[in-house]
Amino acid sequence: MCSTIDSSFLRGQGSDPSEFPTSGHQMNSSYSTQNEDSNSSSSDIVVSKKFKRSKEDKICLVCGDKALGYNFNAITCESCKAFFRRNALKSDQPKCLFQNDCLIDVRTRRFCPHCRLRRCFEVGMKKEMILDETERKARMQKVAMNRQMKQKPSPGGDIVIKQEPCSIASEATSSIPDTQTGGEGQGQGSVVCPSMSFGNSQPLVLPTLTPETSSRDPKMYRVLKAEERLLVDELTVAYLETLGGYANETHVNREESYSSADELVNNSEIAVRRLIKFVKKIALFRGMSQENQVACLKSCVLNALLLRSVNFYDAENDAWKTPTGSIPTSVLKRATGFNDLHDAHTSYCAGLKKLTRDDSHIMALVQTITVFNPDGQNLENRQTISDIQDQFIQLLRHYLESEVSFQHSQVFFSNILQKISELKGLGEDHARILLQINSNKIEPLMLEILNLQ
DNA sequence: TTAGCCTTGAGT
DNA sequence: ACTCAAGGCTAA
Repeated sequence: MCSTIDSSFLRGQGSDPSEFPTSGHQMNSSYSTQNEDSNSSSSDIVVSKKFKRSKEDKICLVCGDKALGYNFNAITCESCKAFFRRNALKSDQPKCLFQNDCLIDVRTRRFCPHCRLRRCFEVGMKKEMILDETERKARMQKVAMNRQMKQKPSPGGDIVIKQEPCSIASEATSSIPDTQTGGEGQGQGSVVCPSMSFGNSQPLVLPTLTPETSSRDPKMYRVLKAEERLLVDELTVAYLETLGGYANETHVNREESYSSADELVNNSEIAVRRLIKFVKKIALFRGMSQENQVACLKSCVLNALLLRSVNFYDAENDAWKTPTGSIPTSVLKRATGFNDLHDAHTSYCAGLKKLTRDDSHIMALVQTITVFNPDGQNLENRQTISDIQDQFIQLLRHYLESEVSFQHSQVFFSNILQKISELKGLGEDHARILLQINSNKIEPLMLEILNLQ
């Protein structure tokens, strides 16, 4: 029934081994250094798994010093790890003063950075695993938030937060393991709009969290409960780490890449992975049965991708931002022929963008509300989904009341709900178009998740 | 700049 | 509770 989704993605198997986590940072220790696409030029350098796993005698593959474990996909010592982190992403690499074959050992490793770095790549170290700016910021924000939460009692005074670090990610046993979403750079796209899956072409700026509510008049503004504040912040971080961000994307996003609609559908796979990563971070999602999770995911996927595309629409130029430049809507119209659909889509994006003013907190909440769609097909327990959705709708309302005052939040809130309900129609229009696409040309995952089989 | 130690989040 | 693998910090 849902073989592709749950076996390949929800169970985290079958993903391209060349993909690496871009923000999970957690390298599975069973991951082999003998990757198919490893940069290793000499297989003798790459030590077998058996050797690597031995408790003692771990040797840095770069310099031979004592190693503690894997660093950026190879067993190395602390110093080579730090060296790689400092140097692998530099564009102007130092040149070797000799024959590009300097001996690298504990004593000589600092003599020639060029050969040391070359050696790092040879043994399989991956620069893709060094967190980029966005990921580092998200990580730091998460750390800061947890630190703050550990120290600070709630504003109400009577509620002591004893929240697990990052509860939305840590609560409940995951029934959806990681999908190894690294390597997302290759060919992102969307159903009919490339930006449904692209990250922002600008460096992601993490939001400044809400100013101290204590400085506001509590008669005019809601003071969020500590757990509400925590949940909003966590959803926002989760959102920025997945749907709201992008990492190391080296796309092939030239206009000619969008010559047909089925290519666009296939290119949406990465966006779907990001969506899966996002929902996995929501404890209430993880608490649902596997069947409900899959059904829930399938019923929200189109709407969620459409919603995400709001981030990438450039209303001024009527174009879609991609990391490699802009693609005008006109190009997409020409490529797909779905003019009305594009008009509806761009109008929706422009409207929502204006409404939310790019507030990541609001977007995170709206995305979450969209995920729990009680109207979806084949849902085992609609009432549960509806109840969960209600909780997030209430959270959105409270958040707005804490941000724009009780007075202004009424209209604001109903306008946002209106946009959420409009999504349904837009999603259905897209779904109709998808049915016209020749399913033979669509990748299995997308067939599965978009119900095109 | 290097390299060692520390903190942290995530997975088991 | 423990391990792993990220990034941060800082003395040398």
